[in-house]
Amino acid sequence: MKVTINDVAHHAGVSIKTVSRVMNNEPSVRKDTVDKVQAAIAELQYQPNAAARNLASSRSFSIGYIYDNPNAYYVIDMQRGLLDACRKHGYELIIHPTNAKSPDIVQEVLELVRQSRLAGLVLTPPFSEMPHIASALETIGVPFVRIISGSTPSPKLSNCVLIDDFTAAFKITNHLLELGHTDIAFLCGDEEHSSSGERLAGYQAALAKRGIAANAKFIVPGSYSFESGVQGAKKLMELSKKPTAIFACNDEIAAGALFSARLMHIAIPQQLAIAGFENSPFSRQTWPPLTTAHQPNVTIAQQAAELLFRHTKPNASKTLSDKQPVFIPELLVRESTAIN
Amino acid sequence: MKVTINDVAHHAGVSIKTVSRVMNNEPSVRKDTVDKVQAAIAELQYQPNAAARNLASSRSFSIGYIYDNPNAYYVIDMQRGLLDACRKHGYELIIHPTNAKSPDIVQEVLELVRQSRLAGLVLTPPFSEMPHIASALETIGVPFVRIISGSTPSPKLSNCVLIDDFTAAFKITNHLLELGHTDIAFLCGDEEHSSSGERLAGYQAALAKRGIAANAKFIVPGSYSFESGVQGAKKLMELSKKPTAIFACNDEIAAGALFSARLMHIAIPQQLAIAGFENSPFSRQTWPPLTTAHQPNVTIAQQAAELLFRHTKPNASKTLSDKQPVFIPELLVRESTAIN
DNA sequence: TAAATACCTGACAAAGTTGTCTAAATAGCG
DNA sequence: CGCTATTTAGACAACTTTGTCAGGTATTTA
Repeated sequence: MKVTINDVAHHAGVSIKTVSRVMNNEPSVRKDTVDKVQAAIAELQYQPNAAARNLASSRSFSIGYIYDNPNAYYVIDMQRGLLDACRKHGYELIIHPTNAKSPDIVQEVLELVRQSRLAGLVLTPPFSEMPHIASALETIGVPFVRIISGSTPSPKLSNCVLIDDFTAAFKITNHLLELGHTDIAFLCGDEEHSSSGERLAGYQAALAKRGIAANAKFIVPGSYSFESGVQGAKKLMELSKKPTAIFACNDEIAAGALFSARLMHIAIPQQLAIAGFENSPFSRQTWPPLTTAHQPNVTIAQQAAELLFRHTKPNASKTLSDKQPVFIPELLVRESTAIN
Repeated sequence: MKVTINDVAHHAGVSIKTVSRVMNNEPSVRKDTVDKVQAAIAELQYQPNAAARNLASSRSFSIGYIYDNPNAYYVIDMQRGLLDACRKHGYELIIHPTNAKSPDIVQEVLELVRQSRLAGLVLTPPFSEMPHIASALETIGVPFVRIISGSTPSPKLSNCVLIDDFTAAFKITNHLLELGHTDIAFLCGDEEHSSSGERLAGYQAALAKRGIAANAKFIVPGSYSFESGVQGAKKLMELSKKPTAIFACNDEIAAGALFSARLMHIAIPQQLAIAGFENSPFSRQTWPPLTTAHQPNVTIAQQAAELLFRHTKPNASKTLSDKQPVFIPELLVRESTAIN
């Protein structure tokens, strides 16, 4: 029933320690010995005992994913990608939803690392953008990977997966401009998420390139929530000079704006074009469906985990290029911005 | 830095084993000894080493949650509830999204249990309704808790948390009847989910009680997806005799029906009332917001985990009543079924 | 007060793996 | 062919906790 390393060693005609060496990709094992051992492992369907491994080596085989994101679709996609990578490498994923605004969040994270003896962490916004969390993790020497907004890899961001929100936002704004809109408003996400700032910058850059003067009233602060979209659109449509298009910082805000427009009996897209960001499932389920930018979250998460494992596994092959992945979300045009 | 059981024992002036006994709620420890040990544990902030515990006791401190549900909000809520309970009891949660229709799903589940050495499992539909999974788990002796549709506790369902879909569906249908509707259609969810059948039965019972003859064309088979709602509503509105109200098996289907109605330029709720089920966040974000039944998923998940821990922990206090929890989702009236 | 009983505690081995250190095998070189 | 240098393999302790069982300490009863 239960196959131990002993059985494998016996079966392969080597010592326990040699099997252990093979398991951990340690050097100094002859090629044919490795083959012999791997054959035995396969034949006996040996599963190493994680607890014993943890105990003896005092390293663990789980990574943590800390998040505070009201967007369930985003979280599920991230989990999916992380789990894919974990399964591939024989790790386990410890999920930890929590409140980023909690005053002792750093303490909580350190506690989690200690308690669950994590080999590493994956951080998404807002955690990936909190310098005190990064420095605390560096202090205790736990590897971590951050998923953040950015377009240019740099040594300082060596443990980051970058998402080029700027370029994607530029493209969306450009799409609206090409439809003939010039009065384009922007509904911001949470200020503490740099993605919101990056997207705003992309929007502004696109306008500037066309020589359109910025209208401060068209930039509405808010948060990544449906409710924020509802309020933001309401505010915009009460202006004496109304925008003809709204670019919302994510799909949820866009859906809120859409909702708000319905309340005010504004026809979409005839009277007002609305674009979102993220391509979350409900961007397809609003009426009309939302133009948005597709963010491949599952793939992003996979890459993040792979990057983490490179730091985590001492003997992993370093052949994979260490260059930072940069993802540029793609424009997806749907009916909410059709030509009017 | 690292506090071991040894330090605690020393600090409390007892043997290592006694500390262990206290940790595990074992009997035969005098009250004041317990207090002494607990004081020492608290003072030193001792964190037991999970790996060593697993190894020595060959039991583990993680439970698994297996799911295959496209509804991200549902999954996130379940995770939240399970995690709450896990944190409280010092367990870890291993999430395992997978494909319920995979031919060797039983094998996969058993593999997961073995690999991650799970102390127990929580199953939601469709897994909770697959008899071969339950029997496989019983065979290998792993405790598990199922969240299923049902209204009457019974010894056979001793490890179940019940959700009374029948009664909730009855209430929703009744609400539509009270608004004056008599031509009420029903959009089914997946056939293999018993919740769909229960909700259908509740709908039928409510109609029958009013003496309204069932119209077979008003019952549309489908699945728990937005797309299914789109198709189902289309089919219904193409009938020569159209319904004036639609009760969809969940919010996602209802949102699809709403979408479909928009396509066909049908005013909601004036020409057609639509009700959903579940109170997922987007039932508030459609236009108009959906009448639905609120299912307290976080609480349900917590209870499920608590039930599981009662089977998992050998020395836990059995004082808690062992009666099965039954949840009846509550009617939530919103604009999609306002009086016309 | 002594004996019997119940209750409580501790010494030691055990769990399955890895780290360390030493011994053996092999290769290279003269 | 023999010696050294280097690579490879194995013996044994270590990691931290729990299970077993023997022994010790209260408590009760005669």
